[in-house]
Amino acid sequence: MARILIVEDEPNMVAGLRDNFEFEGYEVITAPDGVAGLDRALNEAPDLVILDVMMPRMSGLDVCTQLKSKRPSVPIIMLTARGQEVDKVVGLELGADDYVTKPFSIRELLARVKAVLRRAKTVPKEQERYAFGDVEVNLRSCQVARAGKQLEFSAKEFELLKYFLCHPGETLSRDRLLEDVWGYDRFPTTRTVDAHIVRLRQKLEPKADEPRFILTVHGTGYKFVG
Amino acid sequence: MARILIVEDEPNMVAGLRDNFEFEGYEVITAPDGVAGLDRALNEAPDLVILDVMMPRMSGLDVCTQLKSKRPSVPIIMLTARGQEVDKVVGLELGADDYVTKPFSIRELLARVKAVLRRAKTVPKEQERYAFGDVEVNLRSCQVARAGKQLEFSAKEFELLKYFLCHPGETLSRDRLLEDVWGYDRFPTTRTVDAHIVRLRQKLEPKADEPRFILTVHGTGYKFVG
DNA sequence: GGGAGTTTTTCCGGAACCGGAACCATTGAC
DNA sequence: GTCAATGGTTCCGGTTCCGGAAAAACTCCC
Repeated sequence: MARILIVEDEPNMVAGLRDNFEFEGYEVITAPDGVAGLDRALNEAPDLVILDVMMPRMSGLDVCTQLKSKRPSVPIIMLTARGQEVDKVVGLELGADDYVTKPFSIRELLARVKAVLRRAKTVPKEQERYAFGDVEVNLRSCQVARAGKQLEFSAKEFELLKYFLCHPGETLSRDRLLEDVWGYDRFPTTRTVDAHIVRLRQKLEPKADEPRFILTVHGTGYKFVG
Repeated sequence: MARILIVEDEPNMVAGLRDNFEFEGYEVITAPDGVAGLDRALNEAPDLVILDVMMPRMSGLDVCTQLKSKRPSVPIIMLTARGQEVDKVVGLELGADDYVTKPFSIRELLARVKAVLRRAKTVPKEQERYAFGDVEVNLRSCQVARAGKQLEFSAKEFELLKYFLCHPGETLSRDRLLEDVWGYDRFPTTRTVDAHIVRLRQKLEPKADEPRFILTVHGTGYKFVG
């Protein structure tokens, strides 16, 4: 069964969560603050991390950022106190996979853990480096170079490129890109995808008006060919 | 387009949802309570059901349970009032595909409906690949290759090919193809189907004038043989 | 609260595609 | 073999869809 790391400073909460998750058959490891949490997350390969936002030494948000930059594939669920609306949003943008607002029912948390683990499992293992044409991409360090020269990419642009790299040859509809790249809780409407495609092409294609890598599939969507 | 059943007791809400969904091109049917909703869901084959949790006569949760036991593949989106945390979880555990908390933006609901429908429509793993002659087809990624070389297909062409692949050996009339692939309800017969058949043959048949895979059934229609 | 950078939306010209008609080829009944 | 009906092919106009730029909205950071 899956191993879950709980990073939380309040002992009662930790004990309650441990009981419930172990009862459900999970293996539980814990850490009382952000620094220790990050350490265990990096060294003990948990399948999922539950992260309190408010903690001594290092906030959950910082842990989230650093963990995601080093282990992008580890799913994270954030715990936030009610009213910290801002934190929720920030958390998701920092790469958390879901968040739960205190006070929460343990059943809700269990359900979300289950859902996040299910989603994580279906994501194909991504490799770290890609290359096509004179472009090199490093997914871990989030760097893109063209003919040896570093390019600047915004977060969204990079996410989109990454999705293309991980699904080469597949025709991807705008709806699918919106759902998988933009995510579950945001709903841009119109030609947002196209606008980002334009910018990717301008940066990556030898001739932006004659794309070789990011191709249009008329009436359907786009497709990347390496 | 898809047919959506809205089960909701508040008339204003129903009217608003109907307007929006019809504007988006969906066919809408409605039911004012759980009992009627379950009945219509079972007898009128909706592609998706939107289900309010709180309703007279039979709660949305009960409808969900019973519907899923009889039609496991029908996607369900639950509408819950804010604060009904428990209901959310129960709903997901009962088999609902998604839930939306009132008050919600219509854009969010539309986006989730679209996403759920898209996921429901994706072909199962074991049926995503087909091969005949030297042609290979991947329904999921919309790829067609002949002798290892990728071919370009327009959206309609691919839809038509897909329909043939899913009905091998069956003789398909033009009317049926028009209705199922094009979505027409059109009585004046056109030669539209023929024109597309021509293009499929040009791309897929070894000798376009001597078809081996997409055969003409004189006086009736066409038939695909793998 | 202001400013820079990013993301989303709007708009329009141009390209691709589709539907339908026209015309030629083939089939099958007699 | 003839002829009527059906199917194959080509072409064009209308429509939809996409690319690109630029403006508007939103964030983030100071």
